[in-house]
Amino acid sequence: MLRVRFAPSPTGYLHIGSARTFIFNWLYARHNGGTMILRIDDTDVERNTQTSLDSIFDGLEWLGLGWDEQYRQSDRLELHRQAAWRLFESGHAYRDFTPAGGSDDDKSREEGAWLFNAGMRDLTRDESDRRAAGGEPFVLRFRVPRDQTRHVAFKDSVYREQSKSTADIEDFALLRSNGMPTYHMASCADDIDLKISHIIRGQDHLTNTFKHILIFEGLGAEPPQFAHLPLLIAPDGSKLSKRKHGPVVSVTTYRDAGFLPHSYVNFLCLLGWSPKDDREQMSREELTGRFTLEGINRSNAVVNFSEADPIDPKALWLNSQHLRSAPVEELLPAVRRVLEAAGLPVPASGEEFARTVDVIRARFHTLNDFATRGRPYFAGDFELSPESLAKLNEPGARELLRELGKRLEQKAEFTEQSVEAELRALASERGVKAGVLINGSRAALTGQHVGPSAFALFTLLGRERSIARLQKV
RNA sequence: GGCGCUAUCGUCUAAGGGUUAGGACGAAGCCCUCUCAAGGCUUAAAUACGGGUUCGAAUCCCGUUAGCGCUACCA
Repeated sequence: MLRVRFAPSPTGYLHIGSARTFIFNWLYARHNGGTMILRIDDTDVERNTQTSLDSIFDGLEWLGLGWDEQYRQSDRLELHRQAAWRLFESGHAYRDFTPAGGSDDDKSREEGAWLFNAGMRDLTRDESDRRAAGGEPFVLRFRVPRDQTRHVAFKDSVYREQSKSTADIEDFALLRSNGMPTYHMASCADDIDLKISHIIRGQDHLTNTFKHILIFEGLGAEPPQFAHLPLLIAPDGSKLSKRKHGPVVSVTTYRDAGFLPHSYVNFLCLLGWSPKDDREQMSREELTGRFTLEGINRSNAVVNFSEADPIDPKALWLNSQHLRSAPVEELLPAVRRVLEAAGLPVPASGEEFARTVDVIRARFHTLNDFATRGRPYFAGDFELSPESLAKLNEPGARELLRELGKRLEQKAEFTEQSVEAELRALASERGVKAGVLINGSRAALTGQHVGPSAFALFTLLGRERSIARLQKV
């Protein structure tokens, strides 16, 4: 049974890199009919916050992919501690009584002194027990083999064969002096207990994996298959951080910018993974069907944002593609929410609403555009752009538009064809170019000089509103 | 410093010994057109550097450089 997990720690918002890791795990599970597990790695009590946990769930829920099982490490501390002490009993770990925050001067880096604190590793079991019984604080460390150097090796599904000498692996901590398990300990103990078969995570864990292999072996467990993902980085090559790069690193930014969840998922998938053909816009089913670990590449991917524009242009393009190709009905609830949030009235008729959305979405890039550029389609109060004002200020334009309004009032029919016929008739009758009336109409009806076909505008707004807006110029 | 990883247009990527090094975003231009989008066509734009191996290297090997990661009682 294939089982994967996404294990965020609640020390910040949901980072877009984490979101991508979640997505790749999800895709791998779904592609192979496996189980997706969400595990909250909250063993660092100092840094965990409820706010962070909430925002992670917010982000994951927005992505809309879901998961099958959910765990929280803080509920499983006993399991981690037991695993740690099993390592101690079997000689794979020892107590280190060195006071916290020890020396980190350059001298300690020489001659392998950084590998472990001298003396502590060789304490006899009796003395170790005696000092512990005396209440002396200690951290439990993994006893990395030193007698003879050997190579810890594994085959990463993305980075291929990996190997590292034990001479380059320090005696890492398993249990803190406050008794809390460290990330390495808790993570491995849980991966074993939860029967995780594949660990798909960021490349920043690639070198940690050697330590994890040691833990798995020490516990007599078969290590899972590993697949490390290239990292998402900033245009200057540095890693994405909230402090340095601001909101671009948080998935909620894209939600608030009016992205469709799926299009953002699609975008993230294209960073560090390729279906190997030229497909870019893909549905969830297509993504699931095509996703393989072989398609993941090894170099970090730049999220192409700038100070002027925090959104990657390709993400925006992809969003516009999904926006205009999705079935309209699927868009309606999201558009409704955006309009309501902006305090705009939402048309009662679902059909009329759907038609309006369908026509105007072709020019929009985000959901938020419906409330901004789309305002004239839903509300009567809207600004006239300078360009549209210029169209109205063409000689005779206002009078012609009012006349058009008058004539349309008399017309029995009110369709794109009938409006166009009337407009063109008026234009030739007065010897003006039809464009004056066409562009003037668009300006009068929407306050904009750009947008859908002017004739479509009339039917979208309806007879009443159209004529009223023509008369008002 | 030590160890590990990576290097194709500005960005995301394809090609994994033989291609005019392909596609997409973005940029520029043209077509279409009632405007703006969309769409179609076109253009500019890349194998980090130096050595090998080979008839032939973006592709394999070595070195250099650069970037990233780990080197915490963070994850």
